[in-house]
Amino acid sequence: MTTELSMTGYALLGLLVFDARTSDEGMTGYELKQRADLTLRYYWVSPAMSQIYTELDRLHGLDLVEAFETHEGKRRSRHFRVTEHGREELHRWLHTPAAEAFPVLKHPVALRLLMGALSDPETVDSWLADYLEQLERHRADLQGVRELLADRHEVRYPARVAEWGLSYYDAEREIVEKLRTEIRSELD
Amino acid sequence: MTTELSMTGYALLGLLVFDARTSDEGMTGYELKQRADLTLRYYWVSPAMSQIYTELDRLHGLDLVEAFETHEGKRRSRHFRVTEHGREELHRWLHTPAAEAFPVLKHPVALRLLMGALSDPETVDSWLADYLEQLERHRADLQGVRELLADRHEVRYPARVAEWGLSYYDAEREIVEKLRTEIRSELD
DNA sequence: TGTAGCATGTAAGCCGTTACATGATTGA
DNA sequence: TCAATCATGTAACGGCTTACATGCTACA
Repeated sequence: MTTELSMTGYALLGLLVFDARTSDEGMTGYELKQRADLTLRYYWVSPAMSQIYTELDRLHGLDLVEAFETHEGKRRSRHFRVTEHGREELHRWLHTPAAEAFPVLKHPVALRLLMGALSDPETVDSWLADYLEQLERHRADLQGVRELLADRHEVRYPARVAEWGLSYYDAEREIVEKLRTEIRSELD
Repeated sequence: MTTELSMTGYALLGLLVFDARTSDEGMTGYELKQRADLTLRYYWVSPAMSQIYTELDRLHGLDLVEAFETHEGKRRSRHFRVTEHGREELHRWLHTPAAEAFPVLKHPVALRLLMGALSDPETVDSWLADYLEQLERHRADLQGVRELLADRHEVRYPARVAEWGLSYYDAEREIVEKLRTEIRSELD
């Protein structure tokens, strides 16, 4: 019997394995959320807090993580650490050929552009301009993450993924700028 | 009162508006699915049949589309056509500044790559190789769609979105090939 | 004659979000 | 003292998928 987890489950398990290399205290759900905001967010999703706690409970039920409660003062927190079984399960998953692993893109801007003819060039151009602004912000955030990782060998894979993301943002900027020029030329 | 629809709702409405420019018979749910497979799939999702029928019922309930049943022989089918109210609603939506319109990317390959250190370079390379293959297939499909649209003025927006998609696939191929070279260099 | 494609739907269930609810600690 | 941050959870619900169920029609 192979316990199939959700992608998000494996993602969290991965964060915990990663954490275990620099600390043995484990991580709280809260900390996992912060970590997810720095990494997962760009290539997957950053799950809601409630989702993280739910998922951690599931992982715990499957003995893929162990939990221990700590009390500093009156504040209670649960720290999670990946178990040997959890490590094995993650490895198993990583070595299982990923059936249908193609990315899903939900691109509201492209969706709107599809219906551009129902609007006017000025409006369409403003969608693209707004998108470019957001793109810059996201790019800058990710650039920050990239710099945080520096060229430390232990984090070379996260660094590569960050670079992947940056190159994606760059490609988006380029094509969107091209589209803007084209659409603005319709204004005459 | 502004009836907020789901994105998929607006997407289907858009397909129906588009259809109305070349035909006035409307479209069946089945046909909408096929159309979605040709367009929406690349920038949004292609909803399951059941989802399409559900969504059509909702749109009908809101008087955004009208339905009429036809019988050819013993086969029953429901054809849907956008109503004036539906058109207005779509226009309203298109001219509403899209709060948080940033794309969501669910990229299983990037997610795995993040954990590349838990595997070995050969395996990681094989993930990327598989991904490249799938990428080529998707690109070819989308290229087919692009050619179908030719340079007919009425479909210039869909054509632009198709080109956007193609450039995205190209950027993916480029970065993934770069990553492969880098990872294979670890094999020595 | 049988299979692929046309055509429509219901039911169960997963994954994830938002809203709600609670409370401790740190620091301005 | 008040806001921000740390910290954990429950409830309701939306969107979407898969599995299931049904039946017609064209054509090889």
